[in-house]
Amino acid sequence: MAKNASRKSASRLSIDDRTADILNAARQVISEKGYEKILLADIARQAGIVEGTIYRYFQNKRDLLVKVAELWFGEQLSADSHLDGISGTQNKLRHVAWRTLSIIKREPVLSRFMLMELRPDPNYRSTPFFELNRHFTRETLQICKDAIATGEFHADVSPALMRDMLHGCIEHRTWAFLRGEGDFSPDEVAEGIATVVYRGMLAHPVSNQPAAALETLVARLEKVAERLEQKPPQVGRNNQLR
Amino acid sequence: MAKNASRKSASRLSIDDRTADILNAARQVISEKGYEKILLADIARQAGIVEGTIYRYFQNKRDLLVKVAELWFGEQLSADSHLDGISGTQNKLRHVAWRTLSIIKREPVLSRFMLMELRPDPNYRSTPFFELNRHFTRETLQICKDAIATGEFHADVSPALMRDMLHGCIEHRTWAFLRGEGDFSPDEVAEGIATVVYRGMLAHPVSNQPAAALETLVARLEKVAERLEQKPPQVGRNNQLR
DNA sequence: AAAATCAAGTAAACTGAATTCATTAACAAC
DNA sequence: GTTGTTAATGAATTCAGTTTACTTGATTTT
Repeated sequence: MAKNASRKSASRLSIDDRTADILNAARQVISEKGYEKILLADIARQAGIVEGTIYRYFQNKRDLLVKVAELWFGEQLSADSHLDGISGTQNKLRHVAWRTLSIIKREPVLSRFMLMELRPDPNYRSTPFFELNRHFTRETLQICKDAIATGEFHADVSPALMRDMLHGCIEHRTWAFLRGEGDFSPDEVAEGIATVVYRGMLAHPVSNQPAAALETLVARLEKVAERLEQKPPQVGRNNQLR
Repeated sequence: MAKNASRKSASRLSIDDRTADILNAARQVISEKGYEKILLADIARQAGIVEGTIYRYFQNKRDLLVKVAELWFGEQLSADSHLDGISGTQNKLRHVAWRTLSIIKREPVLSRFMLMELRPDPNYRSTPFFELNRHFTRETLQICKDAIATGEFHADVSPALMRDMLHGCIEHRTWAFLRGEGDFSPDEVAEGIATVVYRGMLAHPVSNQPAAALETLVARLEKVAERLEQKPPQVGRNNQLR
């Protein structure tokens, strides 16, 4: 009601510019405050506007934060996201795991934000993280189904379970990492996951021990044969194989 | 200041009784409202007291909720919690997975509450879920280490990773379940997890189909046998291979 | 048994954050 | 310039959780 000669107004921007400003401000606040409380007041200040203005551009706080995550995560999906160039079941599994793990390693703040702030939300299903997860998850499922189709994998374990193992492991590892309980190397973890899952799913695992045992056995046999050839008859009790 | 002839007061109870009242009320509210917003006002009403009174018995809302979870989860840890009676690595793994999965299946509200409300909290580390998780996790780690020590498991994959796979898979499965994306059977899932992890970790997997390497060896053996057959017999019974 | 003490319980105030909305000011078109 | 439109404001509202000062009944002391 007062006349407010002193009232300052931010310059008028296009919808897109202002939207971008707010998104950037939000992202910056998230980066700085980590997974601590994110205040609209902080975001508004950072964007050089007032809290109420945010509601012109976003339905509510959650809507804004979801959009931030969407954008941010989108940037992380680089060219190495698709599997097209990769052959071999184990290689594919490794790549899928590695891809997610590297994003997490590269952008811990984003990951923490999505996992801890966005995910526990009641209507999490409309979250970018959710969609992305579904996509990755479908991809992994397909790898497994393909391998079963060719007979490479056992059909006695459900593909969905294998997928849950792979992605569940990644997620579990991520929580620990985000909680500050130890670092991890995307390469190593991806290698480990792919190895165990692959071996565990194989229809006809290669056993190197029985082979090794046989190897010795054969060698011994061959020696016996040689001896037999050298000294014709004369076989005594010494020739016992064991 | 007013005389308050009309002021109603809850009957005075012992500390323990009142505490129990509040805990029960909280638990009931959680059960009813599911993972929706849990209001202190609701809990107070349910307990027949006023919001402020809660702060006489609990430091704050989170403290109360954590205690509820502690109590509730404690009830679920039945006798089958320990592994003592179980032998065999795969059986142990299956049991560990099954135990958690059954609790989740039996108490979805509690699980959802712990996973979605308590876990994403900044100071989650003081949560009963956290401690419990650590305990289960250590147990699984030990199973793996033992199996490596006896030579049953490969040493080329870290035990911690195997543990993460097992528990991560359970957790991933749980999230899906709690989100209403399909039911699951503790028996089946536990069996699947144990199978894949066990097979995947085995140092000397059992091959049910002769590997190519074996075939060559067999061929060599046959040659030896042939040579032996060529050389006049003479060989005594001692030369039996077994 | 009266007085003093104590602690359970209450009601209201406080706090801090999201959200709403009537008002104002900047810009564009005429 | 006048006017219409709409971005931006900031004060008001709402809604939880939390704190506070007060009331009151029970218990202990004398």
